[in-house]
Amino acid sequence: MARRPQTNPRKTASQERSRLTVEALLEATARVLVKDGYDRASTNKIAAVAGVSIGSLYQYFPSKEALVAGVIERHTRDLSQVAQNALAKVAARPIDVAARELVAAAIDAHRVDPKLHRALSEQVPRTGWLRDIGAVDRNLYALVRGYLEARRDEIDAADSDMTAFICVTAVEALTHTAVLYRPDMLTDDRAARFVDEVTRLVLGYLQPPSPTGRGKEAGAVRAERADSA
Amino acid sequence: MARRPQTNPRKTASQERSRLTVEALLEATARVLVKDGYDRASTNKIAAVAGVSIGSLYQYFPSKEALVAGVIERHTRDLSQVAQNALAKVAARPIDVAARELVAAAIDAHRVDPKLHRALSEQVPRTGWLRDIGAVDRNLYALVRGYLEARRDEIDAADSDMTAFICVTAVEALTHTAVLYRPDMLTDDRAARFVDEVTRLVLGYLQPPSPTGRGKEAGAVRAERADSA
Amino acid sequence: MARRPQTNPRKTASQERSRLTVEALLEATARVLVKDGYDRASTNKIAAVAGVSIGSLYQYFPSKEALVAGVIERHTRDLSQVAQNALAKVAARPIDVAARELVAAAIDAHRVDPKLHRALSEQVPRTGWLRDIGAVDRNLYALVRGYLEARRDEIDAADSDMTAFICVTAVEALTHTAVLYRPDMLTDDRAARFVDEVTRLVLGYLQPPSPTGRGKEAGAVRAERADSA
Amino acid sequence: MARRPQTNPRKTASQERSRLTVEALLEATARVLVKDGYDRASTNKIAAVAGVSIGSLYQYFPSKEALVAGVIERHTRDLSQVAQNALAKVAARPIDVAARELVAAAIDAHRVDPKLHRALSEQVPRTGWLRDIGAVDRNLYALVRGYLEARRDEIDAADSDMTAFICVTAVEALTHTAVLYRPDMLTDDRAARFVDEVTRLVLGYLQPPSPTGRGKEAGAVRAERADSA
DNA sequence: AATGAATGAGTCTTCATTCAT
DNA sequence: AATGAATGAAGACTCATTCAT
Repeated sequence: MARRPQTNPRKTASQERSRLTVEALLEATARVLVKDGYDRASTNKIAAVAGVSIGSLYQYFPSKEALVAGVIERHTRDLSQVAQNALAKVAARPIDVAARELVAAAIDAHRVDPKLHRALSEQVPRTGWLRDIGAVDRNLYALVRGYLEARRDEIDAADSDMTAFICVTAVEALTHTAVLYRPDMLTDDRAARFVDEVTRLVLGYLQPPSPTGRGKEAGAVRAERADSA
Repeated sequence: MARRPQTNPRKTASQERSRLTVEALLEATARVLVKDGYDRASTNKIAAVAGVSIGSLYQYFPSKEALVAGVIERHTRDLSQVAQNALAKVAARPIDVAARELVAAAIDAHRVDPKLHRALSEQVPRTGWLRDIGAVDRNLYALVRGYLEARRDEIDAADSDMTAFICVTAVEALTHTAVLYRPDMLTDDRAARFVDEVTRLVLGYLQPPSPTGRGKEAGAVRAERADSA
Repeated sequence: MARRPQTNPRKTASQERSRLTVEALLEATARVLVKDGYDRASTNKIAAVAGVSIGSLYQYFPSKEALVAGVIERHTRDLSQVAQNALAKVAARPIDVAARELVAAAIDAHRVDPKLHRALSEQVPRTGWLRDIGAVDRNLYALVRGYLEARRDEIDAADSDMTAFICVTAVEALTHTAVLYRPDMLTDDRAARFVDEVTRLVLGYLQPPSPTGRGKEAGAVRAERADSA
Repeated sequence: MARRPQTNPRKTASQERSRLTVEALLEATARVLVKDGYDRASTNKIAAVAGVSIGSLYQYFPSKEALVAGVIERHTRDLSQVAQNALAKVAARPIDVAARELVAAAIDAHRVDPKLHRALSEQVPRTGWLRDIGAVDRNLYALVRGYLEARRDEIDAADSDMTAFICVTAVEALTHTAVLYRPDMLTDDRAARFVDEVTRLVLGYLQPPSPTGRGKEAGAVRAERADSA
């Protein structure tokens, strides 16, 4: 056991070296993106910041877009993690508790690396490689939808797909916007209220007021609206 | 009448010509933006599409960003118009009616020029000149906030700023996302439900269930709605 | 008539400027090609030699290949000119005179700009844009073939296409090779002999020896060869 | 016998291995040259195709040019072989027979690996290491010249150097061009004629019509050819 | 002897912008 | 006021080659 020859380590060494290079490049990309924005983030600059030659950069990433895609993926994974953890933690709790927890988690998620998040969301064009962002959300939709369907008796979600879409999109947009553009909503004295309100938004939607007579409302209005166009 | 010198008409003519050139340039920018995306939209191409020399382009717009800013402004004005019209129309109506109208209006607004809207929202980096997008919303916040405060007795909006933020942001995000990325939410057979649900989201938030009966709900809406056409 | 406004001249001026730029670029390309070879001929270097900005270069030529194609075309036109002139001059002369004249012309043609010719033939890869070289020859084939067919009674050209191919290809190759690689064939004391010999090669082929009994030879040999494989 | 140290065998083994590596690299170079062309044939790609590391490649070949030179040499040797074989076979035969055989052999030679031949002749720049192509021909010149001088009485070759040059160059160019660019000259129904014509070209040149009768012409060829199979 | 990660000079090319006409 | 030729900084990317392991 003790005498294991160095063969393995050697191979590992080069693999490790590669991994480090990739890591350094992603990190540098994120940093440059934050500092200079997407347009001004040149591959040469990224390589320089990563302390890696431009050639090495292209050995691991075929294009600038691939580099950014890598950063997005990583960032996305981080965000997802926060959300998924929260979801897992409250999976068994009643909705009102769960909702509040999740709203708070959403805010936390958006605070993982707000500067990067901002750069990514404000500057990266959704083109080519980069079109397919939103993977996070798509993942969340599924999870939330599952959650909703599991509580079909408690929750009014005739069209669970749409319900999930509405909850996820609304909460995402609210926390995203608040964290990035309305820090005044999240000052110490207002943050709790913000969470309260958003939670209320969601719960008011998922748990409509009167247990009886529901369903007619919307239908009726819809019917009447039909001929108002 | 006869003696009016040509100065004025002539001047007017050239002013008119200028206006047309500006218009042609904005239109061309919009078209090129849609067709080629922000990055590939070169000023030379825009000038060519506008049927104007590159020199003239720079006579009217000092930079590419100014051009795009112009397009954004115009597009934003168009969207706002739709929203404001709707808001004006329902200013005096009860919230439930108003909410529904406004949600519908938000969808309409996002359908004004969806391709341009998409190009603008997906590709234009929020940098420099272009940072200041969201002017629409800021305007709407104010309007909606005013509306909410005007009905302080009906509506639970202790922090009307936050309440307006939540309503506007949520509706905006939902309609934006649905129109651009989830057309399946707006097919003929689901669109009405979508409006219902979003309306319910907003109303459930603005009209929290009073511990006792909640007067105006089902019947009222139905009744009042009757003459909205 | 006398008072024609300057409108035209001005326009011409800019057109003239363009033409000069193009000319300068082609000339520079040729020079750089000769001096550095195709591989080392960078567009930047060409632009510099032409005294033109790299941007202007790309305004007129979309790629390095286009530039080289332009040079080839020009060179080819020059060569063709020489050959065509010679051909025109001897169109009415008897074959033996004509042949000698044309062989001499072929040598002259290859001496138009031997260094460029060498660079072009030795270094330019026949790829992409540049595949279609040989336009000269194709043109010549047609001409020569026409000439042969016009003298069908004098000349043995059952398959005039093939006969033309053989004459043109052989003469082209011989003069090309001699000029570029065997200058010792064209020294003052040997040049005349070289022309004689090549002329004899062609004439011996076009005017087979015995007026009678021809035709059988080839056929007979061919027949016998058939079963030798 | 038993005590022979492993040094020798081992060395041999490794020598063998080296030879195989070299072989694999040359083969890979040829393949990549054919597939991607000279410019796009990168040493890394060649190494990959050869199943050898880039480091090893440079252990055997100091540069890309060396690699290509190796391929050229090999290809050239193959071609030469065909020509030399043919020449050897007909060394003792009369010219008319010999000529025909050699022309046929030239075509065969050009068909050894036409794709590689094409890539080599169309794309490889004659620069540096690669200038020295044509070694084949130089070899052939000597051989043919020897042949001619050996038959000085039969053949009119006052300047045997020039005569050899003309014959070799013409036949080479004709077969090369026909194989690569005029396959229509070599279809089943035209190939025999093509060989006939080229043979006639050469013979008409080497055996100028003697002022009086020209003995051996038609009949002789037929007769002597009979036993050439 | 092999490996393959790393290098970086150098290439082609684009495009916002200027300015002489 | 219009024109469009000219500009050139800057960027993405390739590839022959080296060298530590």
